[in-house]
Amino acid sequence: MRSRVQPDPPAFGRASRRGLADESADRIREAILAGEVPPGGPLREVELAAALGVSRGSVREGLWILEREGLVRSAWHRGTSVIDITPEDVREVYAVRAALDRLAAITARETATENHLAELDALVAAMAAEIAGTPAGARLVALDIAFHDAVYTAAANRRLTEAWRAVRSQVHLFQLRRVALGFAHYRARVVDEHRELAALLRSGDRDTVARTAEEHVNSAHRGLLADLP
Amino acid sequence: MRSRVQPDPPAFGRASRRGLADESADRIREAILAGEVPPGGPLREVELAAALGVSRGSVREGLWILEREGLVRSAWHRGTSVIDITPEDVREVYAVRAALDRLAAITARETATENHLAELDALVAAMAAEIAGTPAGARLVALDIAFHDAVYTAAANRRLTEAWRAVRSQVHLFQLRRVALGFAHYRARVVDEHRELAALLRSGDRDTVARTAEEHVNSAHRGLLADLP
DNA sequence: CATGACGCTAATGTTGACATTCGGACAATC
DNA sequence: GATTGTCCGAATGTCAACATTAGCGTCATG
Repeated sequence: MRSRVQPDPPAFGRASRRGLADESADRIREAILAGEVPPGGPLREVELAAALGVSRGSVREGLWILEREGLVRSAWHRGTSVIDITPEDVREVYAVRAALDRLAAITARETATENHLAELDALVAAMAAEIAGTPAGARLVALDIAFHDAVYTAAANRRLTEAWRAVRSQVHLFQLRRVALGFAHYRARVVDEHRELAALLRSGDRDTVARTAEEHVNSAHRGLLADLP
Repeated sequence: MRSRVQPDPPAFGRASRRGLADESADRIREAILAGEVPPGGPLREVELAAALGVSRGSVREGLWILEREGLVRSAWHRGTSVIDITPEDVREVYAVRAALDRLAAITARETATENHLAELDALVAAMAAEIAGTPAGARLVALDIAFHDAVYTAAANRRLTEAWRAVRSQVHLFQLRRVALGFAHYRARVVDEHRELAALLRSGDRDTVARTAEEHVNSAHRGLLADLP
């Protein structure tokens, strides 16, 4: 190995320079999750292009990314708009998520390294800290999502991660809505449920892990449906 | 209910006019599945635009569709290319597919109408007919995929169908490869396995349907891995 | 001979202009 | 009065030119 002058190696798998399309997608996603565009609201290409200071083509490509994430929907010559949150949509998303989480948990149980497991513990601790202080719903939801991101990362299946990405933002949006409607129920359960999951990934038998992962999603599902009109 | 004069209502959900991007995607996908572009082979935008007689922008958008299907992969300023078929890729795709098929089967068992079930029977019959004659691998695989399309349609979950679409073309490509390598094994099992699945969707208990659907995918997985280098 | 810098080329990334389509307002018709 | 036909504006779909980048051969250099 060659001696180093710099204190730390890059360690990043290529700085992954991104194009304007990715940047645009990030900014628009942010705006949607911040509630600046209501569910069902239109996303006009010219408006966005002007607001972001890029060309329509780049915005267009950014919207494709968001469509792949299921956050927006577009139709021929009728433009792009944010998805709404009907009970039917919620049912669909959580059904798929349950199946994916089940596979992710089963797989991660076998493939997770000690680093991965430590990461999960750290995230649970962060949730607990958030609740102990003056809890902000949005931050708590972000940690929740991050936890599941970590599980998918540990499972190390690119196609599975890709499938998760296709529902991830929708789950994020739904959970945000859930927190906005009734915070107490969510706050009371998050930490314990995730702690249990993390523990089972360390040392649980396959069936228990599978059932718990599914039940975790169903719990979130019920919690949201109960508060929704 | 109001009396009708017309024998049947239109029932068409809009003729769904498509743009050049979709057409381009279709033609390119066709070319890939026909083997005209080898796994790992490059897909140059200018070439394709010239060949299809459309602008680069449309081709670019078409390639995005194929990327969403997982059939091609692209990187910043490094272009788009067809995926290869490594054992690792096969493992990933079939693991995800097993999870999705499991959910689709469980759901379809409850939501399928008589029409859906009849469609499944018809497809099984078509497979049997194909084998009885002079069987062509490509046609048999197409029927196989169509069968599973029908199951997903019966499950009536747009997100689930979307997730299936993200692996569908890859499965198609893999099965095509499988048939090209060793036809006998596949031919011997297809009809029976699908007939069993169709029967269970009519009248099987939940657990049996789930396990059979998973096992069906695993069987295909093993069959391919055995023949692969 | 190995190594690193330099520059070229072929491809993609980005842009603004032009063509097409959708949905609604309004008027004509039965 | 409801339906059908026509027009209009606004938005998206499409295109071809320009800017940027990665890969690679070449060359000087230790």
